[in-house]
Order: sequence, then structure tokens, then C-alpha cells
Amino acid sequence: MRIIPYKHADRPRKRRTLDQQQVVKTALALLDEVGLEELTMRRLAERLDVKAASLYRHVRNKDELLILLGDEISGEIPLPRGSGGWKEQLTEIALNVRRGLLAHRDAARVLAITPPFGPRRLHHIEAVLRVLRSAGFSRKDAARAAYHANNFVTEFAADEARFAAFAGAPGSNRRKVFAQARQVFKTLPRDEYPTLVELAEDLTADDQDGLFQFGIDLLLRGLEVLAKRG
Amino acid sequence: MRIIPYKHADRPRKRRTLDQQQVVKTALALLDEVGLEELTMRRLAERLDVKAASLYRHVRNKDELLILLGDEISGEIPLPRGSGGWKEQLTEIALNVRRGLLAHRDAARVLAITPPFGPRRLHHIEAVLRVLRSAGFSRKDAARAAYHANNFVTEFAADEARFAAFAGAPGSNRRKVFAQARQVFKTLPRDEYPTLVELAEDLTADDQDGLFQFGIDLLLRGLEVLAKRG
DNA sequence: AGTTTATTGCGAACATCGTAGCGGAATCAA
DNA sequence: TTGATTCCGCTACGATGTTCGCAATAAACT
Repeated sequence: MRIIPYKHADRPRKRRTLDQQQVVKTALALLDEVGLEELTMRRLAERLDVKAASLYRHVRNKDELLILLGDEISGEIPLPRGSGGWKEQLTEIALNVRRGLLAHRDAARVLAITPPFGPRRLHHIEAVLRVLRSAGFSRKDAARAAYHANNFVTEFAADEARFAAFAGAPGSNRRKVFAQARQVFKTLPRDEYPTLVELAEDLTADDQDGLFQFGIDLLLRGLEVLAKRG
Repeated sequence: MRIIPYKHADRPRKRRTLDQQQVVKTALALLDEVGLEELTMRRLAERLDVKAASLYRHVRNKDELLILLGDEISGEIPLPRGSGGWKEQLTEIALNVRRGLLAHRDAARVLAITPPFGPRRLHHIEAVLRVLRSAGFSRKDAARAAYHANNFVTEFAADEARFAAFAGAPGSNRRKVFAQARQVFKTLPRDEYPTLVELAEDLTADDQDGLFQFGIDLLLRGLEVLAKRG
């Protein structure tokens, strides 16, 4: 018996041609499921029913993919409405961005390791700058403050994501890891780390919101002082 | 003719036995020369006249090596003298840490991706906490403020390191990259990013110190306000 | 000194990763 | 229909981190 291999029987008539949009969107979906370290070109290709090398037709390399991915994520974060005082506006942006970043697994880490080149991402920076300028800050101060504000939010969220990854590794959950950490701190030599030991019990797993807000308040109060002088 | 392989002719009499200290120190030296992405187990082993597999006798895996490396780096950063007001002390720590991190290539990036488990690293956190506590902050406020302060410094330096890596890739230097970036910003659609375009010319390559100090001031003023209230 | 035990390094492999370069299918011109 | 051209997809390559069984050395003990 002869097996007659007929060509491309199950191949779609018209070659299903991939585009960048599709690649990036699938990458985001994959990121949500497997996280940053497991987001690999091969796995992504598999998702698209294609071999890894094919992706390079639509993306220069993995770094570029991550940049695009970062922009995609930024695109999902709502821009501020632009009402209220400048402090309220900045707070709103910060909360929005953090929420948006936590909405996708490891999203903040992607932004953290990626230069802010994408247009949607630049829109958010623009928004912060605009608020600061309209609040009366000088160009230089506004630029500097915007840098720090953006950094603060993304790095804070990135840290949360890193911790989540760390705590989600084997069968460990968030609270358990914190309990362990507290234990470690308590067994530290008290004469070398007196304050650290003392503060061990203030470590709590569920006050990330409060910690974040505390940071925002610090920044805003600092800016306020600056505004009153300038 | 028969080749008689005589055993271990050029092997040193006493087997030079490796220890963790040596591995970590060599890793730091290697990091300085090749940077984080090129710091590989194989290359490190080569440095030690050893094959890669041998390293795993002294280090559980690469992650642990990075943690140890982070601690090694922290160990080189001087602890504060402890004189002056709390703001001066915190400033001193911040400047010290940043300087210490910039002293080794990609050092800050190592700290940024590594949990603060090492003893020497904990000492610095302890120092910050102590200053805050002695300044009269509550335990909770001190803990939160210390978290943000540490994050601020390391992430700022990590960002600098990332940029340095980016700018050091092909024959590009710092200033040139900034010039390019400014160019990019200027060619952005003015109607979409008015403020960003306006601020393009305020981007300058050599004001990292000022930018850092600005951030410190923001934090300190924020803390000052908090202290006065309560 | 001789014997046993523990430690250290190594060779070779494995799985996995990002990606260059090429062969061949799809499309178009004639 | 044929020939040329475009362009997509894949095989293959060189690295990476890491495991395991074995050999050789150092340390401990008798």
C-alpha cells in the first residue's frame, strides 16, 4: 500500500498571515497565563500555530516584542479625566496605573525592564507632565517630578509582581511567605538588627494599598512644599 | 608510536580548593567587566580555572549566587556615621548607597532583582530604620518610609545602570543617546504630546545627580510634613 | 602508616532558549 | 502556462543553567 501524501490538505487555502497586532495580543494573553519568565518565543509561537522563528517576521527580536507588549499594556490603562486639583489628578493617575499594571501578571515588570518608547505609554507620561505644568511647576521641575512619579508607580508595582512570583513558586501562598519572612526577621541577632527585629511584626501581607498610598502622600507633600516656594 | 598519557602532570600539587567567598568575589569582578547579561556560570567558572559544573558545589544555583553577590556589593557600601539630624543622615545614606551601587557595573540591577536576604544588605535597611525611629516616626510609618526610601535609591540606580547598558551597546555613548532621544521627542506629533515635546530640550545627559537629589528632597520634605503632624 | 570517609572537581549529557539563514510555497507578470 | 519574485516558516546552531555518576583528592580515624 502506498501512502500518497497530498499536499497541504489541511493547510488553509489562503496562507493565514500573521501580523504584529496578533503577535503582541497573544503575547499578552500568554503573559497572563505563564508569567514573564515562562513567556518564551517558542511558547508564543506554539500559541499561534507557528514555529518560533516565524515570529521574527513581525518583530525584530524579543526585546522589541517586550517593548510592544509594554505599550499594549499601557494602552489598556485609562487616561485621567482631568478634573479636580493637581494632587487629586496625580493620585488618580497613580491609582489607575497601578491597578492597570496589576491587572496583568508581571505587567509592571515588563514596563520596568523596557524603555518607554511606545506611543500609548508616552501618553501617560504626557498626562503626568501636563498636570504638573498646569499646577505651575517649572519645566525642569515638572520633568524631574514626572520622572520620579512614573518610576515610583511602576517600580512599586514591579516589586509587587516580583513578590507575587516569588510567593507563587511552589505551593506557597502570599500570606505564608510573609509569615516565613517575619519568622526570619525575628530570629535575626537582636544586637545587630534591633530595629529590624522590632519592626518584624509590622510586616503584614495585606497592606499593599496602604503602603502605596503612603508613598503617594510622600511624593505629593514633597511637591506641595516645592510648589509653595516656587 | 604510543602516546603515554601521564596523569595530572600539570595539576597543582595541592588542589586549590574553591570556596564560596572566592566564587562570589570573582563573580563581582566579572560583573564589572562584562555586565549582568554576560555574567554566566560558564564564564565565571573559566575565570576560576574550573568547569561550570563545579560551581554548584559552592552555590545552590545562579539565583543564590546573585543574592550573595548583592550582599557582597552591599558590604562595600559604608554604613552611616550617625551624626547630624535625621534628614542629613538619610541623605548621607542615600548618597552613599547610590555611589556604592554605581561603583560596580550593573550592581543596582542585581540588587533590584534580588530579595534583600543577605546580612550586609540588611544592615543598611537597619540603618535607615534606626534613623527614622530616632526621628520619632511610629513603627508603621518608619517601616513604610524605609521601604520607599530603599526602593527609591536602588531603583533609581538600577535605572541608571539599565540606561548605561543601553547606551553602551554599540558604539553609542551616553550623550549621543540622549541627543537621539531628544530628537525622537521633538518629532513626536505635537498635538498629541504637547508637553512632552515642550520638555524635550530639558532632557540632559549630565544632570543625574540633580535628578537624584530632587527625588531625595521630595521624599524628605514629605517625611518632614508627616513628622510635624504627628 | 594505613584505611576509611567526606569533599571537591569534571565529563558528558539534557532541556531550553533566542535567533540566523535558507528552501520552498504563494503570488504576480508575461 | 511559465518564470520570476516575494515572503513566510522551519531546521539548525550556538549558548545557557543545571543534573548525575565517577574519579581524585583531602581529612579523619585507627
